[in-house]
Amino acid sequence: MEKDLSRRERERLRQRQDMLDAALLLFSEKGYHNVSMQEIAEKAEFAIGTLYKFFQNKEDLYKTLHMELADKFHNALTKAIGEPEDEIQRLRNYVVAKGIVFQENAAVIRLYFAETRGASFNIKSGMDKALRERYKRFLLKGAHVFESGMKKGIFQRLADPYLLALALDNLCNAFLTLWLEEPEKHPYPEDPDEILNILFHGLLKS
Amino acid sequence: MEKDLSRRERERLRQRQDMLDAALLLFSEKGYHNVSMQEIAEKAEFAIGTLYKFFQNKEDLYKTLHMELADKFHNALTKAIGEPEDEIQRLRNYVVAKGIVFQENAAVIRLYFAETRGASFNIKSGMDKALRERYKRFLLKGAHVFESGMKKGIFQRLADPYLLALALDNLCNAFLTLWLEEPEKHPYPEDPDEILNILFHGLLKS
DNA sequence: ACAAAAAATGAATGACCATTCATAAAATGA
DNA sequence: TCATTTTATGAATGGTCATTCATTTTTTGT
Repeated sequence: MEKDLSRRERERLRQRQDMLDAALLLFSEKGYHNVSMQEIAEKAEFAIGTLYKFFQNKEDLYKTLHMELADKFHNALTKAIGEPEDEIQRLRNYVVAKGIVFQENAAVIRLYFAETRGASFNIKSGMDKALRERYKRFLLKGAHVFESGMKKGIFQRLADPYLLALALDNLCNAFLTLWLEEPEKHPYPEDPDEILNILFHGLLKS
Repeated sequence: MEKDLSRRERERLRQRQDMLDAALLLFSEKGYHNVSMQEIAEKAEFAIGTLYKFFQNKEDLYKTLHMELADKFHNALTKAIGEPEDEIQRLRNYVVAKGIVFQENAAVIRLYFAETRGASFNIKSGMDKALRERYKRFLLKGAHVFESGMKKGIFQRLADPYLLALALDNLCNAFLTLWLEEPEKHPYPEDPDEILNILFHGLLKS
């Protein structure tokens, strides 16, 4: 019954968690700068001063939140890919685990991915939607390329063409992310086939 | 000589562009909320009131900037993938074009990708670097799986294992992004092989 | 060169919000 | 029950900005 924490300590932890939960909800919805400490306090049903008993300041609150979420994700995925099974199965575990943590934390994800471009403006401006629509239309163009290649028999029907277009775009982004961080170590390939071959040639020796 | 714009109009356009340039530099470096109109005005060497002659308010300035950049990118990529060549070549064009716009606009990119997670906190806190390091280590784990599969002869040496790990992660992200936006239309696949097959089986009929 | 029009300026205004701290409420234990 | 300690409260403070607009400077046309 006692879990080595006193009633009071357990109570404090619950309070703290309530605050973090409220903050997460608000941050992920509106973005860091568009949420006031007042708001967080209200949503968590505490006075604002109480918030400051638990967190030094707003940034501390955010960092804590960010860290806890990152840990949660990281642990789930590390565990999944670390299971002592064969390579293919470990990749499967990873793919599945990633799906699960995402789906279980859909609200959260926006804090990671969509925060700025997402919340701070677009909530008001709605402009972001227009851009997303355009990106969608652009992907459709890519999908047509795959589709048409399939019709001609150049490509196999490996997956939905739209997905393939998205996959290729994200593949490029992956390379570019590496390049952004360490340009000399990970130059973006001169030869586009270095990227395309990942899609073109199967990894499995069949 | 006259390009159908008066001296004055051309002058105004240049001014406007100077303002946008200054804003881009600052936004991409520090994030929207951490840049004041005062700062932008100073960097562009105008009085703050002049800024408001050109842009209704801060959000308008940002949206304009965002829109112009998005247009530039979009046009370059659309053109690349639209050239009347065979499918494979069009994909190549796209991959190359994407590399070029990125590299030509490295400063800009952070406005798109890294803004919040990037600037607003991490500039001060440095926490973000720790997270990125951990992500790197995590990818290395994934890379080991690919590496080990290659050693066993299960996988072909298609690409650098680290890149493959990154590619797989981004592939999952692609699926999850779709799912986030339209969960019913694009469910995350039950079967992980739906994702993995894109890597496992080549698109090309060889 | 001069007056009228256009453009540029930046000090002043008002809102917003993080943070503090004097006070009130609750918990403790004798 | 009551005094003491611990915790919670939210009004008050101070700082930061976005935005405005009365004034100054520059341009234009005569």
